[in-house]
Amino acid sequence: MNIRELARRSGVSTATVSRALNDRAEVSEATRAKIRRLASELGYAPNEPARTLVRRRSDTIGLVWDSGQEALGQHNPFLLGLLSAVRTALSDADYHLMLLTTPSAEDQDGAHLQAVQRHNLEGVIVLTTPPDDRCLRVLADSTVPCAGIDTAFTGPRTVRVSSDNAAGAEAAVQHLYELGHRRIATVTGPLHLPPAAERLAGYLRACTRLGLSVPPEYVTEGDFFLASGEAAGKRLLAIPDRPTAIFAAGDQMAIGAIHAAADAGLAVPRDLAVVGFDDIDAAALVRPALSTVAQDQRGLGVAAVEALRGLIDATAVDTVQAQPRIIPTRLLIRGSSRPGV
Amino acid sequence: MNIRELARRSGVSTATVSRALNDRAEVSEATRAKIRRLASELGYAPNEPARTLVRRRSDTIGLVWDSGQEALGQHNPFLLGLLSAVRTALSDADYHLMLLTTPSAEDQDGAHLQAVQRHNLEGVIVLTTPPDDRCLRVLADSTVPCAGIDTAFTGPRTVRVSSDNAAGAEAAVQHLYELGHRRIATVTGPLHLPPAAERLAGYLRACTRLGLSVPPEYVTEGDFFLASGEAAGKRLLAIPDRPTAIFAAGDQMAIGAIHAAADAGLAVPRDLAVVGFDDIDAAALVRPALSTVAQDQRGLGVAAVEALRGLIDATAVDTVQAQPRIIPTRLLIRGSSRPGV
DNA sequence: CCGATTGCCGTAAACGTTTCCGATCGGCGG
DNA sequence: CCGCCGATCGGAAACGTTTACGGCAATCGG
Repeated sequence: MNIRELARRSGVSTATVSRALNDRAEVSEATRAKIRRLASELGYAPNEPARTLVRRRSDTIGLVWDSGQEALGQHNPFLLGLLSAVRTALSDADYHLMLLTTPSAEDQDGAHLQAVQRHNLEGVIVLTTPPDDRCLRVLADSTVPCAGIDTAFTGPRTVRVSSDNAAGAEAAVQHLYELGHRRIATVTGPLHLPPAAERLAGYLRACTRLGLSVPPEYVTEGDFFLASGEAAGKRLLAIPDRPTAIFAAGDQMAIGAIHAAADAGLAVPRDLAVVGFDDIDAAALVRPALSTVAQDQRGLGVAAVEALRGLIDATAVDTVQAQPRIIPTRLLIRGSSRPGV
Repeated sequence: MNIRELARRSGVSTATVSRALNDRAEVSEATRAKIRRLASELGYAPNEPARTLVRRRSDTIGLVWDSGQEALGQHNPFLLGLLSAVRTALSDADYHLMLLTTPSAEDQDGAHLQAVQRHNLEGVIVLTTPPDDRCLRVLADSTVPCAGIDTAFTGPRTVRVSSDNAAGAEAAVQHLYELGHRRIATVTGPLHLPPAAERLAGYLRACTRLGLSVPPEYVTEGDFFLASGEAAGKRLLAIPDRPTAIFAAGDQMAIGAIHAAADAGLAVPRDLAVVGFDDIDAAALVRPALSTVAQDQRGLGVAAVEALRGLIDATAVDTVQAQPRIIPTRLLIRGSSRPGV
């Protein structure tokens, strides 16, 4: 069932059918209705490859995540939510979605760029990928519109959307302060990653604003994984003037810190309050449940497609570097910080 | 840069270029090499829409997951791993991947089927979706090749791949038996879901094989979520002749059972051993770490694309109902069952 | 030496759309 | 009545590939 067949049965030309189904004006309401009815009766669906061939646009955008190595478990937990959010946001905007795969081979740089031009993709959304991906560099350096969620790369037509890491961290510290804590330590992520650095900055800003002293040993670095949080907790709790609260830049590390407290015979939150970041699934499952700074996955998703559409529709003229979109976070207060919950 | 341009620069016809790049035999090695070199120099990439238009196949398969409502948290945790596995398996088989979206509107049944014929998709992989999805029913009833991972629906060209739920449950019970437990209870998932039913069957089979008595109150139903596991645990521990071990058909419920034990003043695993199912991320983060039956996500992924390719390549003749593919599981022994870990 | 075969390549027709360019027709003002 | 205009439609040319078909050498067997 193609457009010619449908045209024949409707007694009109293919041009008219096309116009009718695409809501063009130069068609009478009567014939439009007749064609519509016949189309749905016959189960006609236009052939997208043919459409993109002639229109030279595919209404499809590409999605890349996870860049080869699956490691970097920091993101993994909410990647799925992000993916889901992006998917629905895109389909609401009448875009199709194609998943791109980063090749394992070395010589395959430009694979993403190739995929984009092969399929006439109109843009690409990148999820939480480390910035040192060569395949991605090629893409970002090209003129392909790119929106990166929670990732850091720049390029001619690139926009970054991320959570307000600094403000989130600040809110966490503020929360601990209001609970009465004055000795608040932090365990950070790898500081070369922008989110980790921003969360540390927020922590520091809050401390100075609240007049809290931050001895250098109160700031210790982790790698976003469980074990590093446990080790960091052990270090922090061994300090003579030990902190009464810990803000961890990631939930896994926060849970690790709680383990360290348990090993030291300390009760959470009575002897030590802990706040994490991300709100991974496990945060609600551990005991005590983890207070954490939740990212707005849906918000990130819709902001990304919105920003991407901006880049796509932009005329070549106004290629001022697109402003990054910052999405607010939400503090989730649970048992690991507030007593009696 | 299209094939005509490349042909012009190579001094041959477009037919020859096409043959050269598609590894057809009727081209001399010399010209093939020249064309290859020129193509990569000029950054030529064939236009896929045009190819699919004329070849009438797209080398693309569709992926649908999560069927509208995001609920059913049972799967959520390892859905991401599954997705990743499917993606790499497909790209290894030189397929492209398109994400399908289930529409929110009611009248949009057949949306998936429409998408398939619009884009010339050659098959669809369905991830962990409840069988009562109308949009999916339409798809399964059609002649579109479908592979469903961990889901139950049948249709003319449909194949099911799932973990060996029964054997996994059996192994879990066996493990508890070997640790000396004789009073082993279970908390199941919603029994209308095939995985839940199969896990219960495995539990029962193991018990009869090992000569364990199963009082009816030892079998209690949950909904795969945390709270239901906690409630189930509370019920089980209130039994006069209370079980010393619990096999839960899902990790969240297992963790809930552990919470119930803690509330009852029981130590895990000393007073109560717990084994879960799925190996979600949180399983390794809780304390004690959760023993669980891990699903082989990668195995499920490759089996699904393999099965799907089988369906695609099958001539219309041999449409004997495809055999379901059963993927073995792996028992992960951690602190919640074995003391001293 | 001749007909048939083989290897290599070009011409052109598809594939299913969209859209430019006209054509037709009725109505309208002058 | 004439010319013009707007509304509605059809014809046909694209879009970038693949592939059936045919052609032209060179080779080969006899």
